Amino acid sequence: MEIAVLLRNDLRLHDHPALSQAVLDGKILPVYVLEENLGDAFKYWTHRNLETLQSSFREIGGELFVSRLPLPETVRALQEELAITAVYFNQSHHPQQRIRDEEFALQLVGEGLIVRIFEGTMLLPPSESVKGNGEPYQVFSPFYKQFRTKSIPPTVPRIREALFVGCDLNIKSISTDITSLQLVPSIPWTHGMDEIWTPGEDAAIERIQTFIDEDVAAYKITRDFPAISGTSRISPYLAIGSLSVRSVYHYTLKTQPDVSEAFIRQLIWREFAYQMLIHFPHTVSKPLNPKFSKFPWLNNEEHYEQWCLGQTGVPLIDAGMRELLSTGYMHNRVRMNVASYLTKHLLIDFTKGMSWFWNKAIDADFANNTFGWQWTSGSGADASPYFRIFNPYLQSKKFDSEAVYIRKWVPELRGLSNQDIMEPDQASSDALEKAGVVLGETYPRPIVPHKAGRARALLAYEKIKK
DNA sequence: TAAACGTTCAC
DNA sequence: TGAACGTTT
Repeated sequence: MEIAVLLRNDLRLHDHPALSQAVLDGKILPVYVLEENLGDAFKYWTHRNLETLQSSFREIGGELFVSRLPLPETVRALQEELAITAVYFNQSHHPQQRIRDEEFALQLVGEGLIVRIFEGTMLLPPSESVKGNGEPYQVFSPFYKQFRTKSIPPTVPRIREALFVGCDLNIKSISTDITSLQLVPSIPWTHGMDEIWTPGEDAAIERIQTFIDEDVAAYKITRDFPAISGTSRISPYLAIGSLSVRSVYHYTLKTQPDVSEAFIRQLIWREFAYQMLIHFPHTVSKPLNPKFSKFPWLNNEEHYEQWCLGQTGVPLIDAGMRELLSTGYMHNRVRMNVASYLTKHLLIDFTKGMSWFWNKAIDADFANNTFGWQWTSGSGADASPYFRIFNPYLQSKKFDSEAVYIRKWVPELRGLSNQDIMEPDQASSDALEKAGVVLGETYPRPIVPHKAGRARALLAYEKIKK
């Protein structure tokens, strides 16, 4: 049997259910299919991960086939040119892709092709995580509790050898090379990403093993401090699928069963985000809580731009936004703060934040991004109540008490004391002068003072409360 | 995965 | 005066 294995955000040879079954069933043709509307940073990350995946296939005597066509056209062309008789792939949970895939699969089956769909993204297929009455969970704690009682399917072995369908035939009409997909931005802004992130599954596995072996026990405490590398930093690998979440789960519980629950809990938050997207696909653009459709957003364009570029005049917020822009990543503690600041202090629609992160985050994941923004804005499932408004100055004091994170990303304030650097507009003119800071010139004044911003946000919330 | 604000109580 | 705690937003 000649099997096309369609690859998307699952660029790995380890624990790849579709590939692994295909290798047992016949000759394989691994095919990368570019989907539409990927974010800019994620495109670049995809490019780099495709390169490492290509070398992995070459090491075992094969070749990654890169298609220039959309998924249905790709399969059609492979059918005609290479007499493919089967198509295997890991299911996409992107609402539109999933519907298209299911319809197309039915068509192909109707024509006599063998189509097999696997779960390669989630710990459990989403159908298994529903309440007793069949309804989806919308509160995390009970979801987590029942999830933890389930056994997660074991991983499948890494592909080490396979029979490949010869693809050097007359199929230039379909195939292209990685570079021609044009995933690398023409104006380069990716230098900071290159410095921080190593693509590929070997790097991904090394990262998670180091974290689990050395850091997971302290995670519960250290994860809150953005200047410490206390988090796993595996999100970019999970997003492109160069790391399998089941591998992470099993490795963690096998090697550190007694000290890893806080981390496991985060993997289950991811699972929760996916099942919310699956059951409530409208949340990609509309608030989950319908009350929020009447929310009086201000949507000031200039303020939005200041937020995007890290020029709000609030050091912690600016540090985070600059970290994102430079590295494609932002520490989770700071993500919560910048999201709170955008939606509450600035009263800017959470979908604007969603789209900035979609384009700038190297770990852009459709489910996580959607869920996270719904949650922080107060609209989402099990959301923090709207009145949970972060005080960015208090957050700096609690979680970056030595201002190490702020100094790293807001260098123009480095000369200020730990106290002044967190809130430079409250520093004495003497202190500012000594540090070479001129408010409004070398560093902006805050767009909105904290107290006034908080009061304004609460007032806006009153309007949709009924 | 919050913060503000009021009250109480110990100095 | 200021922790400490409970309640409100």
